[in-house]
Order: sequence, then structure tokens, then C-alpha cells
Amino acid sequence: MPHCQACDRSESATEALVARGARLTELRRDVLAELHHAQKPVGAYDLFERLKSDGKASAPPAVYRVLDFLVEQGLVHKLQSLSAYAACPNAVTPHEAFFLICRKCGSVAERETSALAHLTAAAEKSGFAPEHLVVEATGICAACQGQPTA
Amino acid sequence: MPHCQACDRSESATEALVARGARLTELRRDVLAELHHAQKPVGAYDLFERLKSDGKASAPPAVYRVLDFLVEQGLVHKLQSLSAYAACPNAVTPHEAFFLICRKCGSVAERETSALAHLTAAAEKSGFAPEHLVVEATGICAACQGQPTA
DNA sequence: TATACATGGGTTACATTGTAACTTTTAGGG
DNA sequence: CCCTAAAAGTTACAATGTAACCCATGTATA
Repeated sequence: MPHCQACDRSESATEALVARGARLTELRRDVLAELHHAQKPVGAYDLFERLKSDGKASAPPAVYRVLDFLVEQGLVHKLQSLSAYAACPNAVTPHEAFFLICRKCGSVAERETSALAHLTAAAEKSGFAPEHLVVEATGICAACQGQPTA
Repeated sequence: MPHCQACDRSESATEALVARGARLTELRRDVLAELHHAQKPVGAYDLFERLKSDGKASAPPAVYRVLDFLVEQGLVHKLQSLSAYAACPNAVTPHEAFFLICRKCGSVAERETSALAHLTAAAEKSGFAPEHLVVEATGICAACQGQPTA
């Protein structure tokens, strides 16, 4: 049985979730697994179609509810620049991150950086109380640079 | 004649624009002025309705085209977290910024911070070539803190 | 002047993304 | 077993964004 990294990640994320006392339903597990296997951000409707063709989802609201839940739990991020959702590869707990979105291959990388703390600090210095950060860069990833237009 | 700051800002922004050789049309001027007067982010359709009721716009595509143009020119920012557009109060040239979005009063403040440069540097360190940054914080602004729920 | 061309806007029709509101199902706790 | 709360099903729709095509206007050029 060929060891699947995406499954592993999905599973360990769900374990962290139940350890926290949150409820893990079949649909939630399916959505998370689908996102982990995609390796890329997936739109809500795209996700919905994939699940539906496997008889796993009924209608958009169900998918959106699950996505909202998974985002709250920090297992999935919403990429505002793409209106799409991506599983966090190492999610254990909610966290902010810096996303690098390649407009050529569509891949997304997640970075931790002290700049996020600086942003929070800068906001607070003005008396603003930040609750959520959206930090995304669009550009060309290392692998796609120097590639033919392919 | 009561000096209007929004008009002033809108006008000086358009001056910078024509100085650069870009074409300033009536619709573009109207859209920009509307955004400056709003003082807050405005959704594309909201904007469209306002313009239409003044006989200044015909249909959504026209508004979106103008918004795209103004964003390219750096006179307007799109706030991804809100799907809305805001005039940059001091726009002369395209630039990135950090936006503080109050979820209570809907106001938006724009900050310059070295954290933006750090983000770019962090991206480049991984070999990623960033072309555009989206950096937004959602939370509660100074004025709204300690306010009754009003 | 006539003509070709480029840019911006008008118009129609539609695609995509997201939700409100209500009902039904499901899983646990008493 | 019954009650309850949370999740999912269901319908219908709202909000956001765009493709494609045509027309108007201004400008450069023969």
C-alpha cells in the first residue's frame, strides 16, 4: 500500500482537531482530504463538483459551511486573491501566514515570517486591534522562472 | 464655496495621472470622484448604482473596466477581504500598502510600513518573484473600541 | 478630405462565488 | 426512548465578475 503523504497530513490534521474536542464529521473529513490531495488551492464550486461526483456532497451551502468550519479551525486557509481554499500542510492550530501564489503554475507556498508580527505591531501602534490578517503575494515561483511559456 | 477635500484629492490624483500621459475620460473621473467622496470602500455594484442614478454609467462592465484601470494606475486599491474598492487618499503612483479594515464602522486606513519590504524580501529569499502584495488586517479601529454596540 | 487604427464605452448575456431561510437528519445525554 | 443541539439537506436567490461583440470618438497618416 503506497504511503500517501496527503492522506497522512489530512489525518494528522483531523487528529489535532478531535483532540481539541471539535466534531469531525464525514463531510468535513472528505472536504479536508480533497483539499490535501489537490495540493493547490481549489475553488468552492470546483470542490463541490468533485465531491458531488463521488456522492459526497449535496449542494454548495454544505461545502461552504464545512469550509468556514475548517478555516476557523485553522486547518484550511482561504486565499482571498484567488477566491479559493487550500489545506494547510502542517496545521495543528489556527495561525496566520504569508502566502506565495504563483500565477503561472497556480501553486501556493506558505511562509512563516516575523513580518506578520511586525504588521500586527504596526496596526496596534495606531490603536487598531487586528483580528485577522490576509497576507498574500502574487508572482512567479522559483520553479516557473526561466520556464518556457508552457 | 465650501472647500471639498475629497474633490481636491480626486483632482490632484487625476493630475498626476495625466502628467503620466494616461488618458482621463469622463467616466474615469466620475468613478474616482465617487470613490473619494465615499471615504469608505465601495463595492463595484454599489458604485455602479450610484453612478447610474446620476446617468453616469451604463452597465457593470464599464465600471469594472474603469476600476481595473484606476487600480493599475495606483489611484484606487481593491480590498480583497471586502470585494470593494477604495480611493487612495494620497495616490500619485502605484504602490503597495497595508490596510486596516474596521469590521464595525467599515472604515479603512492605509499604512506604510517596512513590513511590506520585509515581505517582499522574504519571498525573494525563497526564489519567488512577487509582483503584487495583498496585505490587509481586519479588526476594530481605535475609534470603535469601547463604543457601545451602536 | 478620406481612411485606417487604437482606445474606451455601450450592450447583452452569462459565469462564478456566496448566502438566507427553512427542513430534515444525526449523534449524544438524560 | 425522548429530547436537544449540531450538522447537513434543500431551495431559491443575491452579489460579484466577465466574455464577446458592436459602436463612438479621437488621432495619425496618406
